[in-house]
Amino acid sequence: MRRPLIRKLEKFTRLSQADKEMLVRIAAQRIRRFIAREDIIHEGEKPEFINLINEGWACRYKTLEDGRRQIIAFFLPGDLCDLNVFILKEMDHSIGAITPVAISEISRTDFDEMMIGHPRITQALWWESLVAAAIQREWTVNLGQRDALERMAHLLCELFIRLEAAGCTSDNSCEFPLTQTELGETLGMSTVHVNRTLQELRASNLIVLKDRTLTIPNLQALQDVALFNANYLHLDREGRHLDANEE
Amino acid sequence: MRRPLIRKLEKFTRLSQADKEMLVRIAAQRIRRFIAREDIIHEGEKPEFINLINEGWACRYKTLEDGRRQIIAFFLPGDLCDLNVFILKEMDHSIGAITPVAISEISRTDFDEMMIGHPRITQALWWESLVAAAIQREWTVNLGQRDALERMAHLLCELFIRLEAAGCTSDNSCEFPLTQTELGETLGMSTVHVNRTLQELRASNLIVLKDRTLTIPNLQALQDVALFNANYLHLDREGRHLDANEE
DNA sequence: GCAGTGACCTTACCTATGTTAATGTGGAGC
DNA sequence: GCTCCACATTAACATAGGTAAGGTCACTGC
Repeated sequence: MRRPLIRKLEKFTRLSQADKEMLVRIAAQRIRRFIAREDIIHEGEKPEFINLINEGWACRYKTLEDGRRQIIAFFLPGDLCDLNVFILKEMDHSIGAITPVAISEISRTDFDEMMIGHPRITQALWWESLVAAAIQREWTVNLGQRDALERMAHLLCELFIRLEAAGCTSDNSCEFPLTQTELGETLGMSTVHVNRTLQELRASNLIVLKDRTLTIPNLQALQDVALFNANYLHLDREGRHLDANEE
Repeated sequence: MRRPLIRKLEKFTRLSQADKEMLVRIAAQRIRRFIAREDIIHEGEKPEFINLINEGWACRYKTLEDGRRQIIAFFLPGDLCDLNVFILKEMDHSIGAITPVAISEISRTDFDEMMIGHPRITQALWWESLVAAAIQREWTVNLGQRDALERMAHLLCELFIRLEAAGCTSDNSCEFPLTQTELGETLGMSTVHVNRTLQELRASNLIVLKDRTLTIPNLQALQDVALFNANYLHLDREGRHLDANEE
């Protein structure tokens, strides 16, 4: 069984056996499945749980009154949706499945229990949420400063590297379920232009994208056109604060 | 003395006298001042403190290799920069003063002490950071979906309402120190187009902006052109989770 | 076998916004 | 009063990216 959350958190810190068992236990409780396109939680609802994505892709999105939709974030296997959300009275956006999805709902009490008994997990989860915030910031830069080609290239680099951290790539390929419409809603461009942009990346041999599979023959080359700097993903373990033998 | 943080947190929950004293004490320690345009912390540095803005405006920004700059967030009086940052090894962006700024540096130990002894403050600070994340998401929507006019109008609405929450407005006016260049770097548009857009808002009597002072004669009208919905700022206290008499 | 659907792709045309560069304006220093 | 400088403004022109329309292909249901 794949355990993408554990795999990802270990990019930040080493977890003890007890830590891992705790995470496995949490992830095995309260599992819910959604079909592709189904809403996991909708704007206006009261958030009661932290959602952990076990399998599949989901997204955060927001819709303007006139129907324009913006995808705000992607949730990949091992991603958590908003530590502490239950503090808020209601959701200000929706979360929807892109592919079929399996999530674990983490209750407030389970979360608190984990925070108290497992300082290394606590630390790692804060790291996870700081990285999610950094990703959101990078998206702001992406939308504000990069042109269509750079923007697309940047998104592909980010998703590939995140999937790699969760153990969801093989060699230089990964599953890639997003439609061109969804890419457009993510990057703030029309589907026509998404298509043009993908063609351009293909023509430069920077990507192969076919049958829901993405291959990046030369990641460095793609990063170069994207002005991509992975520092915001904070994936290097050196310099972590809790030592591996502390527990 | 203005205490914008306390004022803002009370939008979320009622604080006890002891809570307020704690916050005043924290804000009085380790004060640093910066002149306009000075960097408070720079990308690549190791974050050691949580910064609290006492006076003035600051911003988060990021620069691409080729010099393009994106402002990612504004910090107004009472805003905190990243709870828990010290978990990260290095900053992935910079924070710079816009006006002259006075900040309080909050150390890890002071922060932990506050977390342990003051559950209502803890709760309120998590709320603060969830709101900051929601603002970042809304900026993603702004850059991705809204056109120049809507985008500008949206930013002005947001800043005005946030300043109001911190007690930094009088009637329907506030200080507004941003230059057109900074607005452009925020909204991903050229200064020329910023200028055109501001002219358009002025011509429609939606704003008066002169001598670093912004007046919004009819906030609802400005919100309407911006497709602005304040729900993401989570400013209404009803439905809070800790009761005022719990402590 | 065929209608219906969703994803992808393409072309032609149009517009919001960028670029460049010139000009205006008000305050700070001398 | 002059010079400098940062900022705002305007105009003329260029272009990235949007819109509208339609076509192909694969798959599903009947």
